Amino acid sequence: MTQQADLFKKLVAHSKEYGFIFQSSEIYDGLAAVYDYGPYGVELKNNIKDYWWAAMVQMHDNIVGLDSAIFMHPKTWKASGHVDAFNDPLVDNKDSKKRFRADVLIEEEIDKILGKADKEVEKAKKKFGDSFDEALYRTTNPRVLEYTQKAQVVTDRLTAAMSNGDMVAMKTIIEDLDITDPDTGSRNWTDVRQFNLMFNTQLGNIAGEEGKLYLRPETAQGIFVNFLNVQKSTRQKIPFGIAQIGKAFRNEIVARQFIFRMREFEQMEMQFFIRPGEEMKWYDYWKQTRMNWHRKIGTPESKLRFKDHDNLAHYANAAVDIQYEFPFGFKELEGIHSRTNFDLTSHQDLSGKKLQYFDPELNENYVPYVLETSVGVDRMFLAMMSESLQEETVPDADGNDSTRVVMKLHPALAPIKVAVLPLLKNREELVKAGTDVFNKLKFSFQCQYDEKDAIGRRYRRQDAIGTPFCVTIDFETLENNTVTIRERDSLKQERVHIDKIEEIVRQRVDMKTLLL
RNA sequence: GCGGAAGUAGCUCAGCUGGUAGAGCAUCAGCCUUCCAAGCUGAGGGUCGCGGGUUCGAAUCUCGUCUUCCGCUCCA
Repeated sequence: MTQQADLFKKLVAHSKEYGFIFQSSEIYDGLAAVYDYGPYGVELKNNIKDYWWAAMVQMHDNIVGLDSAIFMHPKTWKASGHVDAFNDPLVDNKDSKKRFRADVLIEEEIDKILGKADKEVEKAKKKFGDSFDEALYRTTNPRVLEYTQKAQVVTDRLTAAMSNGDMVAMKTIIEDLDITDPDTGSRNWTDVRQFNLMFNTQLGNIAGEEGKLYLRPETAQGIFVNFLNVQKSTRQKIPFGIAQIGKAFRNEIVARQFIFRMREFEQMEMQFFIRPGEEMKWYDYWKQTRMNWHRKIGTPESKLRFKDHDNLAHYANAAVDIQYEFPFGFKELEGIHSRTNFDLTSHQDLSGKKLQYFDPELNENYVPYVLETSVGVDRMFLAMMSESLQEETVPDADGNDSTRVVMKLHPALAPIKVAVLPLLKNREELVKAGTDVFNKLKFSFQCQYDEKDAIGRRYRRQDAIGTPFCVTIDFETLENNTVTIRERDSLKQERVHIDKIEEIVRQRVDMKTLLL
């Protein structure tokens, strides 16, 4: 565990030092759980997105792309259930340090009170035997009435407090009822606080509820509301999918573990529209397809696993996570959810617009079922970083052991594909030849030219950012137009003609190798 | 949000009981150098996270705050 923690620390430090990830607004002490991607980070991130897009959209003739806006009509989030379900009143017990949902605590207390009433009824039932009239007893017995009335009063207060969002009233209820921590019996509560996981902002200058807008907490809804637009404009037939990559925002209570849980994050989502009743077939299909995608990029099988959801979300009838073993344990990388027709039906009901598909084969209209795959881009990025960052012992110039830090990223994901390095910088001919090679290669790949420091140091610098190939220009280049091309992982060098470089590099960095 | 730990140069860290900041690596310039973190010379870079307090004097003591990590908690 310490070794793992150590690895994670190194990863965070490496990310900053080599320009992959910076903390947001660092000069102002940073902004919690918000991060920026540096020059190499953005390249790696773009490559991850390209790989996903190619695998999903380019390789499936029945999946098309979409880029919907972050702002959506507020009713969208009412329909999706986010307005209600993303809103929790929470309270902490200061002694036990445990956190509870205030409304749940109060509801449990109401159940307790009603339980007392039931007990009275049970006692009376035993006493009076067959002649017992339960309904009459419940409406007349003073003690039972006292309990039921008390429960009713509390229920009304709770309902009022919840619908008004009155957190002070919630606290008062907890105090009035002498609610204690279920485990420790402590009554030492903090104030009740409302946690809305959606960020909101204002549209134009309109204040209040009228102009209230949310930053989307997921990209999926942009796909659902455009379902018919896309289907009609591209003449799709079910089954078909809509893919989207975009930012989403959640005001997480605890956002931690570097870029694993951020308040602003990016998702790669695909909603696959299918016939009702076929969801389990597609659920299995996408489980396997998505798992293969992760394996293809070089993530070892031992570090990937499926994890079924114990509690299903309100919209799902089956859900599984693909987890990756991060330095801090197995955590979710991607979710695959059978979302039923919950979202489309809900939007149809609230908007009054039909969101149905006419299936010519069945000769009937229906609201399609939806199978969702959703990858966190940032989590994928973190997984790739954790997987590829390694320390190795290699011989130095004198044959002694030296440590090299190398990022063994899949060549298709590497930020820089080729580095062009003239052996010496004080020989004009070498510099000239190097510049020529660089200027040629830059049309095909993300390249870097470097002439500073000894050649060994430059190799290590490229290793640290995961560059798969280093092309070195030496004196032989000047004679016969050949260069050495050094491979990152094996450290092997091969002498090839200048005209061959592009082909050799392309073979390894092309996405095509991942899509087959 | 609670508890624990930490925050000093780009990175890793030193700075003893208060006396106004240092190392290694990195960066930049020049010289040298014919393949895996070489050498020489020189240079730049720090309001010691931020803000109060104590003190003649605070990186050091104290309070608050922000950020990060770990544990709880939460998690669509």
